[in-house]
Amino acid sequence: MSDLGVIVKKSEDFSEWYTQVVLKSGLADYAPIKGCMIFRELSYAIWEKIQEIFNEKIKRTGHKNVYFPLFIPESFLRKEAEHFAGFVPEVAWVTIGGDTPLEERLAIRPTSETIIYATYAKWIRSWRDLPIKLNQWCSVVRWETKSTKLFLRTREFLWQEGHTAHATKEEADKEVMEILNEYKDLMENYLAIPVLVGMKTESEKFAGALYTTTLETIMPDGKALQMGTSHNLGQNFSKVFNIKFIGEDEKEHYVWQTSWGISTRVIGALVMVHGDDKGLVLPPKIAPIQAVVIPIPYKDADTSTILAKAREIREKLQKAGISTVLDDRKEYTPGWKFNDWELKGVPLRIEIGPRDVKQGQVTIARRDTFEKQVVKEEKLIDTVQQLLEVIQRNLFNKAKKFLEEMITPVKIYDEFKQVLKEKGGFIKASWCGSRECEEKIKEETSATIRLIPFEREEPFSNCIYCGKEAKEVVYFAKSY
RNA sequence: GGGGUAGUCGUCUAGCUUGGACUAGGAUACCAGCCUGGGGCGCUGGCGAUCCUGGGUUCAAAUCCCAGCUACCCCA
Repeated sequence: MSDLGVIVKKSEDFSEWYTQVVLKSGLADYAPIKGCMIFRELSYAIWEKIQEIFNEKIKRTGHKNVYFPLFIPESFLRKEAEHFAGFVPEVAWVTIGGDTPLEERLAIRPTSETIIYATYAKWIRSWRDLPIKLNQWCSVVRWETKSTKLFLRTREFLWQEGHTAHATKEEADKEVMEILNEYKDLMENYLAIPVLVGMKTESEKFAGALYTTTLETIMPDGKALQMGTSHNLGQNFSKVFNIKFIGEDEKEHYVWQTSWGISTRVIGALVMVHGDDKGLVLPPKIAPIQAVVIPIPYKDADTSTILAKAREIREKLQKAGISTVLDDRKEYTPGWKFNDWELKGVPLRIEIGPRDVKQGQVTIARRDTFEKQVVKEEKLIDTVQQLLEVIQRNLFNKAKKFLEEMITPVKIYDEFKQVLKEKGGFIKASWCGSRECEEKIKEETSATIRLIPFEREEPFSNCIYCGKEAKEVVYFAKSY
């Protein structure tokens, strides 16, 4: 037995399983620089899919793509004090160019609020210039010291960051929610990853924001993962960058701003949530390849007929809008190919052997359940389309069920600690709203408040930590 | 932040404890030929290693020591 495939079980050594799946499926590789990774063809193709889907969404809602510089002058980064304090521990600096030390060092962007907003100040004069709704796809650098986890914790990663400016707080509020909903749709209906949505607490919000909204989900090892955030920045940045406009009332106002982002981290979530002992399992809507056709030639059979049929089937599927490849490599046996494509997570496999050709049929195997079925050729397209939908739904439902199982309501702190230790996942608990209790819980258990759900629930006990009257129900978890 | 483990053909690894017989062994991958083909087929031959990097100890270093790089694990 070779070690081409994943050789540990997801249920036995999750961390090792994850690394093997990522490396062996060809998603990514380590780069020769600490904390950096290489996005290989497969993960980049998935990222391009995400870009395609999200671009369509934001363009439909009036946003445009742009590109701002990688470098941010230190003075810009310092302008908003809270923002600077939040990011400075992880900023990489450029201090020398060629042989000449720089007069002012340049940050390699950890996020682009400051450089973009310095520019917005220049562009915005009147209410007629608003709103500005821009987005950029780029990489950012955060100088992590913790150990590398491909897609989840790397010093450089890819993301999109949206930056908008509005005349009123209400408009900015609306923008924040609009984007959050687009994110939710992307996560649930494309990546098949169910999410909880809500607000971050004061201590967990984005550095410099008025408030932060978030999408959170749970990984199979019981840790929470943030899938995206959308912030209302209020006038915190517009005041320090002096972004003012003359309103219809002929008076000067500071703009209200939002920023929001999702990163290549979601690819890590995709691997963890749907993958199995055979490797990746990609939801059809995000899979760069949705179906693979594998011819099964026999010595005594008419190989050329089988191959011709395989080619024909591939053509047909491709024409019907199903991304399909034909694996006609001669050097590998069908069995080898089965394993290879399963490792890479392709949702459907279509086998065409002598039996099939003779009877005008194909054999279809599902990646998610391994079920095989025989289908008459004339029903091929319908069946494939149907199966892709079924797989998409099945993956989502499975993940949804798991997420629901991983939410445990708790009333007593001892129980809180016990659940966290033995089961993990989200712990739903009542909280008094004080920073002290939040902080203490973090110190004692390393769990943080992941979100305050939008769907408000009445507290069902006193504060889980201090025992005083609770203000709201929140979700705690250990997180990536 | 603290502690630990590891790095040898593309990949996985043997050798390291006790330095010498190592011209660094095997498997797999790769290349050629044959044989096969509905779950990682088989046979024959071939190619393939700065033993992570740098320094030190020694007559002699993959092996011992130090530093660095990279990855992983545990604790905070």
